[in-house]
Amino acid sequence: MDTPLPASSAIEDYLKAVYALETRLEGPVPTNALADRLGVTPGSVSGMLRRLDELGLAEHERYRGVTLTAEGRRVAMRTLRRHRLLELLLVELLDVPWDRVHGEAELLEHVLSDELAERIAAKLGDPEFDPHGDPIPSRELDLTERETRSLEEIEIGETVCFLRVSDADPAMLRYLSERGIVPGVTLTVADRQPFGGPLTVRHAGGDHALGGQLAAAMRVA
Amino acid sequence: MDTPLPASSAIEDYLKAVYALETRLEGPVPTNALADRLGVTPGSVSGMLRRLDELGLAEHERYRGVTLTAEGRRVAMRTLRRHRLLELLLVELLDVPWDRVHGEAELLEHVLSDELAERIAAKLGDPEFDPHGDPIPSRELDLTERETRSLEEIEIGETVCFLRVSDADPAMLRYLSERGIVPGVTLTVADRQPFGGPLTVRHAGGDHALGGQLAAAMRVA
DNA sequence: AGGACGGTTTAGGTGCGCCCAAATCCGTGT
DNA sequence: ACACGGATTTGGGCGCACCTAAACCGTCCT
Repeated sequence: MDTPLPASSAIEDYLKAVYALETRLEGPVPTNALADRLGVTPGSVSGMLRRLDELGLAEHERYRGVTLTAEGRRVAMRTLRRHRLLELLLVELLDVPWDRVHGEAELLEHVLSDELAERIAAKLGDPEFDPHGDPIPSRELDLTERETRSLEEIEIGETVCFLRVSDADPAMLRYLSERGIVPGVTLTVADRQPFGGPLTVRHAGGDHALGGQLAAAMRVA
Repeated sequence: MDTPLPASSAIEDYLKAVYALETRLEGPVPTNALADRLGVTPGSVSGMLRRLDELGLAEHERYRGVTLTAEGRRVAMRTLRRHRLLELLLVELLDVPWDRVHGEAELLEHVLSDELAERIAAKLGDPEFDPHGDPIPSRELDLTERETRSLEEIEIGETVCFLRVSDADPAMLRYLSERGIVPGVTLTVADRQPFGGPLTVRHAGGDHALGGQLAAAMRVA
């Protein structure tokens, strides 16, 4: 059993969501969290979780939450790999702006053959990170997360490397890219206001004020 | 009304099929021809035709056949444009072999945003033909077919330009590409057997025997 | 004109993925 | 210990796209 993993788009989306919440939440993922993330009603989630359980992709304990099985995690990883490879492809080869690739990849990831995915990976030189700095699972579907800190918690005067930011909010991404702040650049924290206030970073000679939410979403090292 | 054309994958597939059969058959397309081409039962086609009629994408006269409306043709053209742009993209930028791009594009074409499609077109230099020599509808969704003859009907001694071949049969495409016979090359008919027998063409110094079905599928000028 | 036959449509059913509303569970606070 | 309230599940429906089987239409042939 190494290749019986074709799944519907909906199933792939659920597995991706469970995976994402599992890593953020530690422990079984509650139904409502999934419903929120996927933009469907809790009732719909309940029904799908039953199916995922029957398919052996997740273990769902009633009223407790859901956990991925090894097989479910593989499907999630495969989808994540496709997603991130596509994002990089769109940015590198097709000049799609940074902030638009996520939605596009979200659709394409479900209709990509294994063969094409690997061809894309080869063309891109077997990349390890997507344009937002998110790690791309290996061909063997292993994923290693990097240690990062939130930009929020960096002290004044510290100089750090901007590693990663969520791909979910196009407005944030546009704001950052307009200022040349993309994963890989070096930032120095020049000033910092408490209580979600703005944080000032110096980069390539210019100063930029970053709102609390933005700073919280940015991961650095 | 210039942009209200989001349609399901199934609808797009039906419209593409109706368009293809309309040009080959002249006149309303019979239900069974569609069922054959789409690999579904006539009953399913009947149901879908009713929907296409209601949506204003096709006109279906009971027991007579179906014809595309202007709007239906536009959707078909849009899908065809995406399909052929994708085929070219896969061959040119991702080194996917000629004979595999069709199936891949068949899936991707339904989940491509307008924006991405146009970005691909731009990257490829607004191409006019796909890798099989099929014309790509313009951005305005106009399509101009070239005059072609079947290779079958070429006399011995004539020299012609290979223009186009159906993308539907991977085995045929592999056979041709292995011999360097791709759209654009010049062929000289060296010999010709009647009754679907082989046809010998000379190309770049070598002779190749092409079976009757193959010769019939190849379009030249 | 009368049938027979092929092409077509209708009728009834399935699975997926979603919705809403009602019932149920469970932790918490009193 | 119990009831309250939020989280969760169940039940009943809907639309899409497909299926099979049976009824239907129309044409061509006798």
